[in-house]
Amino acid sequence: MQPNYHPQSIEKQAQQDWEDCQTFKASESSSKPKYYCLSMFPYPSGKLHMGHVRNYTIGDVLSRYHHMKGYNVMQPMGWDAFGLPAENAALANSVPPAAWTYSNIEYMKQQLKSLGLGVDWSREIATCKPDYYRWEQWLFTKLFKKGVIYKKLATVNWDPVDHTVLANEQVIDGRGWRSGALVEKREIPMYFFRITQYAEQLLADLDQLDGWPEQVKTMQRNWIGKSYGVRFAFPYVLDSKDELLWVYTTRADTIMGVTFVAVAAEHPLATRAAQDNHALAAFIDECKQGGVAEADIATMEKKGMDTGLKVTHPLTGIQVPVWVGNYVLMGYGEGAVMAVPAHDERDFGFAKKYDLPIMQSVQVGDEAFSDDAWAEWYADKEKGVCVNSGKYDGMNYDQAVDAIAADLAAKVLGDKQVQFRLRDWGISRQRYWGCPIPIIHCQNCGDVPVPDEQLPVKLPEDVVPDGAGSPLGKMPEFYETACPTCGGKARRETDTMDTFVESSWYYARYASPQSEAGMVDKQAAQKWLPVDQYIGGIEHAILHLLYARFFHKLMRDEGLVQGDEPFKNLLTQGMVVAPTFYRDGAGGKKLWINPADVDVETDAKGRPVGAKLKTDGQPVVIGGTEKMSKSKNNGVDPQAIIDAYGADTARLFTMFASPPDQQLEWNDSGVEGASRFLRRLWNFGVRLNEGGGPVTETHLQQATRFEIHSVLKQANYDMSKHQFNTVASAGMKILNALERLSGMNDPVAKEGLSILLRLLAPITPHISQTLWKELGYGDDILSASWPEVDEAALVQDEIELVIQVNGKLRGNIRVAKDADKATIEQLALAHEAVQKQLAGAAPKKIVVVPGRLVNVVA
RNA sequence: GCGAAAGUGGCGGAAUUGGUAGACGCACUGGAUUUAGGUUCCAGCGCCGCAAGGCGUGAGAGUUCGAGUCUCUCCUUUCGCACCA
Repeated sequence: MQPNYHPQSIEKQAQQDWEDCQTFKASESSSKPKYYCLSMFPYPSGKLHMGHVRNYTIGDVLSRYHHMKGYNVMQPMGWDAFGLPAENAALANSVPPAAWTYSNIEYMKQQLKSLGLGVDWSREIATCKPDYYRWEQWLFTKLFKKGVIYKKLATVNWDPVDHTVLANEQVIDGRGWRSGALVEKREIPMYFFRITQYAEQLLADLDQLDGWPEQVKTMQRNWIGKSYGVRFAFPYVLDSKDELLWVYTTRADTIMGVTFVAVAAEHPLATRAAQDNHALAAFIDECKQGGVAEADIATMEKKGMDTGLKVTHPLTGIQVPVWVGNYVLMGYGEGAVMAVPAHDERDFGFAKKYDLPIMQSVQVGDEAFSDDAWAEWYADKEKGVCVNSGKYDGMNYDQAVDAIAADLAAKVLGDKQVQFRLRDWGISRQRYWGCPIPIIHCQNCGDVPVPDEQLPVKLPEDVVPDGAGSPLGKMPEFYETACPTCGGKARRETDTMDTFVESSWYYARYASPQSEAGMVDKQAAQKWLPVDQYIGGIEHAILHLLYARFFHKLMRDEGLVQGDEPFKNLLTQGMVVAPTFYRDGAGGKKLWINPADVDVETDAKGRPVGAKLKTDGQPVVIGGTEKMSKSKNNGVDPQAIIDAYGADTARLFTMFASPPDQQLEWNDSGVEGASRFLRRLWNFGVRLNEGGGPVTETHLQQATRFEIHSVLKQANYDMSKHQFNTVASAGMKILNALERLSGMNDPVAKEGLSILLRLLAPITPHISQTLWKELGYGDDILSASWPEVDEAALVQDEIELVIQVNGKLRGNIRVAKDADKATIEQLALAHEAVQKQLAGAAPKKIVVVPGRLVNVVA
């Protein structure tokens, strides 16, 4: 046994042993219960970052823990390999995205292996490989034929200089990131998944997901946004024709307070009105400036202009004006909204700005309504009662909505309607590095799906995009083709799919990653699905998780998988953050300095007082603690940590520093602390191996066993709650207790280390396995059983009770473990501190909490 | 703007059910060993105070014998918002 802890050599050896024994190859034939543990697969951006280390360590801890608990574990890994960064790298370095992606995968795979993850690498997949995406194309054609996929116009960010569509991320302050040109909204045809058809199921099935955080389910519910309201129309006459302007509202009870209607800039009514109104046409053009991101639209200044057109209120017959509003979105509902300034804060602000009438139709309590200033209660739906509303006066919300919907229905101008906030999923991207959409456009036959025998539509891999338009659109050798139906000349679709599509079904492909017979092998899918534990960043709480749930239902309806939901349990991990440091550079620009290059100075009490750059000794400014990023230069390279301290230290620190679902603050001296603990653990193993030392007194042995088993009891509970930070801390407590023993021949020392090594095996697998083997506990710690609590060690004759007076701690007493209430009360009253507090008065009340405390109320 | 979370010592965090606030670790202080420095070991360490004692879980109220934990109001920070992944 090596006298000193050398992580590099023991980790290499342990990893080699696991590979030789194929320890992590998931068995299809095992009779043990299966446990499918999945971490969100990485985008191959170049090298591992701390978020990856954290994500995959959590997954590996759970995998190894379940392995020891007797499960047949499957932990796969792969690459979410299509995406925008590869095209950006191509622009910067003139490398084809494919070559860049494949070399990143190779490097990052080796990095993942150095972390010692128990991954079944035989199941590795990369979404950019034709043998993966061909099945995506296959499903696309089936869904297209079924009508689940359809084509319609959608709004995108258009860069008028680069003549290209921009992602929201590429629009900075309303301008294109490369050209600097003002971005415009433009409508183009796109393919859509009819996810709204599954809205009801996606909402209802959330109730099946007991193993998901409540917060994520709430976010999904709100995103789907089921609402009960009324869809109704304002009749009007235009160009001598009778027309209807439809709107939707959840506040039909306020309908008598409507003073105008607002429509989106793209609304046909607005387009028509602008034909003979130059000012309005100019305003509509102005509305089309800027990007499509909802957060930007929702926070920008509300602007509007009168179209000059009037529509008729369907219940009162009053004429109300139609305005164009930049805050009305064409993609939502009808692209038009009724405006009730008296009961909607946004409408109120708009009415004040443009001097439009405000008409109260609902009242709450006995406060006076004033159209000078907004008050929260104007919008109170729960308590409101109709006023100034004719026949609806005195009705509450439910009564008014019923009556109004009935009256509208009688006029065939509207009715109650359930609506969802969720919109259909547009998946067309005018980009190169993605899965080609398998459609052929024929002048005679229309949009024809590519027949199965012609799949996959392969993406050429030797292309270097130039940032102007879609590369595939410039490649006749790609798009020139024949129509599968009529054989005539046709054009292949040059758009690719949203990369969210690949990540929506990869979990199912892992069950049978090499299957050439189908998207998934039904038997394999039946064996492994659903995923028992899914782990990934909270930032995916809505989009990715919703799309994957949707895809599972699509695949279920195709008979490919069983069950309604793909992920049984979900753990959303927090971000990794680090301190930032900077100096002020020219033009007020901050020059960010990496924490690794800075020394922080503290005062005598350990409070930070300043920081200096290591290279020149001059001061730098301490910024806030922020998410690790390139822009703030506060990223810590995990490879440097693994090289310097070993994977076990990196894993231990990551697990110990905070609970998995909260943010993790990187701290170099914390890493030192983790490393120090592992050295102490190794040294203890060496001492135990040598044996000797004076015999430990019996009562200390008993106390140590009590400590070890009570810590273990808590640790087992924490493990079941996925609170790995306190499991790591339990390991430290056990080692502290063991180090107090004097004799190394004690059975307690041997038993204690055996428990400690098994408890730590999921978190620090290399050192645990090596010590387990070296000290003769066994060959393979993973096949050892999980440590169980010996309840006999926890039995105590005497226990300590806390004495409180009026809820404040005043002392302690020791009593027999089965002492009765009267004895305890007597002892408490006799306590010196209690007598002092009572000062001779009789207590009003005595509360005894068995096993815990006595509270004397004076 | 809308939706969802989180605020506890100098720092990361702990405290199943309302029951000893600060476990475990980092930093810091003193000491021992060694000494060029580091490593290692021992002790101390919420704040105010000489002490007795008092005050303390973002702020303010409330319920309770007892509140970090429950209720209400507010403040701050973080995440998501449909073409980043």
